[in-house]
Amino acid sequence: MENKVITRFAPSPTGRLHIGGARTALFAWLFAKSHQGKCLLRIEDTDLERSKSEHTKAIIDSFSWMNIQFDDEVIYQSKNKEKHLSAAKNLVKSNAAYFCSCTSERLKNLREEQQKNGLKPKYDGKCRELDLKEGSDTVIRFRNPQEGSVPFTDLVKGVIEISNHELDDLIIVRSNGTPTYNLSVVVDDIDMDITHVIRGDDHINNTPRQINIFKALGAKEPIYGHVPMILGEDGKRLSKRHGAVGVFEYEQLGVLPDALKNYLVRLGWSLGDQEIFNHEELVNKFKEGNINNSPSTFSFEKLSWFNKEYLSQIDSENLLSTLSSMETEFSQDDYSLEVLNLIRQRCSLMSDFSSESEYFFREVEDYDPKAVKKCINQQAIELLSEVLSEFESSKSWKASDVQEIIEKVLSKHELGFGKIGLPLRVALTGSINSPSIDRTAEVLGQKVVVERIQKAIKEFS
RNA sequence: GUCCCCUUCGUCUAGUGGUUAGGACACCUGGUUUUCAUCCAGGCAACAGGAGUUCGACUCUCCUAGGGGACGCCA
Repeated sequence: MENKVITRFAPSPTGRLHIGGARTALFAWLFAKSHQGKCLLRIEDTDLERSKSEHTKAIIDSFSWMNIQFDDEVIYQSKNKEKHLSAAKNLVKSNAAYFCSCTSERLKNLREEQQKNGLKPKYDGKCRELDLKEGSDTVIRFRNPQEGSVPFTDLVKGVIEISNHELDDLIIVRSNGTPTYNLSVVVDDIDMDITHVIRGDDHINNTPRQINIFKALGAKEPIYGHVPMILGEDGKRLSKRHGAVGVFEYEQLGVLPDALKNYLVRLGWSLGDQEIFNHEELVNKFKEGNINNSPSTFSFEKLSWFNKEYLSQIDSENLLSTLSSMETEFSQDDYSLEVLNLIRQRCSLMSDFSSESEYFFREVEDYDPKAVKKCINQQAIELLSEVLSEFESSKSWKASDVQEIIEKVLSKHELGFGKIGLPLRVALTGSINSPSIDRTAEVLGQKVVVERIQKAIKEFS
């Protein structure tokens, strides 16, 4: 009980759940689960300007879509404001923090001056020893140690040691009386008994500051694990201009939750040569694997491949039922099931089912010009007419019957299959890419096939 | 500018002093197939560069270069 692992994911609700955030959360969650621990969700909603409750909802929805359940109830950081403030007061009392009356204006000038001189912008400690009292526009600053360094052993990066000279006295309570991020995080992590902080490596620089606050508060700091960022295909940090970056967008595109999860986890984590890990395997084996310490590039191609793999594992009945619950032409009947079985190996995204099945549910309106140019000529039209009359009079309509008829006409003219197969495919589907023509014709049905050939002949004559 | 992190095929990665540097995606070739897709077989392709340490470096150390990140009264 004492040494139970507790991790947390702490997004700020300023937008939908981002792929990068989702992966960090996944790592934190899997880390906890593979150690039989807990993972908590803390919404960092203290930026009242940008935080929106609808975003909180969207974030939680994305996680439940991915089958990630956080433990206990969701914690809202804004509700802990009093705790943060009282921690700040204690710090002032113990002389680990002090009031500061420097204006934003002065700070801004100071920063510019330092930058100009090639220095790292830092607070110069003007009020550090002034022993000021609380005033109407004073802030509280943390009295960061000026000597020594802060070493910590990162779970993924190894030993990192940062000199206190690099750190300055950061503001922990604003002049309007609200606590700032670095204070809130520490107080909440203590409050929630967090044992391991798994977060993006853009937080590495905050870590030594936070460790100093932990110490000043008399608490033991958690173990940290900083996971590298995800980059876009151009090697820059993944952002909006790289296209789809939200979990919700992938859901819309028809990516399966397990596929997205598997892809995201493998992006930066590995266990030997294995690629496919189902949910249970991840939960059981995550801690045996290795988190990479360099940033990785997002690849839609590979995600697509994962999706295809997961798609192929779903049986047709289940697939049909999810498909018919989506905005597609599929419904829960035999015809849809046959269509599905005919086209499923041609699809890697759920959205592919619509485009691949179009001609099964709707009339062929447009013929692919390239296909027409390649396959339709006078001879093709004559052959189509011949096949048409055989089709019309056929008593039975199985794929084998269609096959037989085509071959009969073919052998009469001593021609190869393509002479009829291709034009027929164009007539029935509008293009030359489709499943085998006999099965396609069978599923389409005799009546539809006859009508489409008639229409095509009229169109091309 | 300062500090921090990172660097194996195009991409995701395995590798922890001695390997023909392995797998996956993508790509290419061949086979199966009435087209495409699927499937099967094969192929191309990498240790950023330079110094050390060592009998021996992809593996350890340092430097350089490149990439990413952080430097807010945002989180």
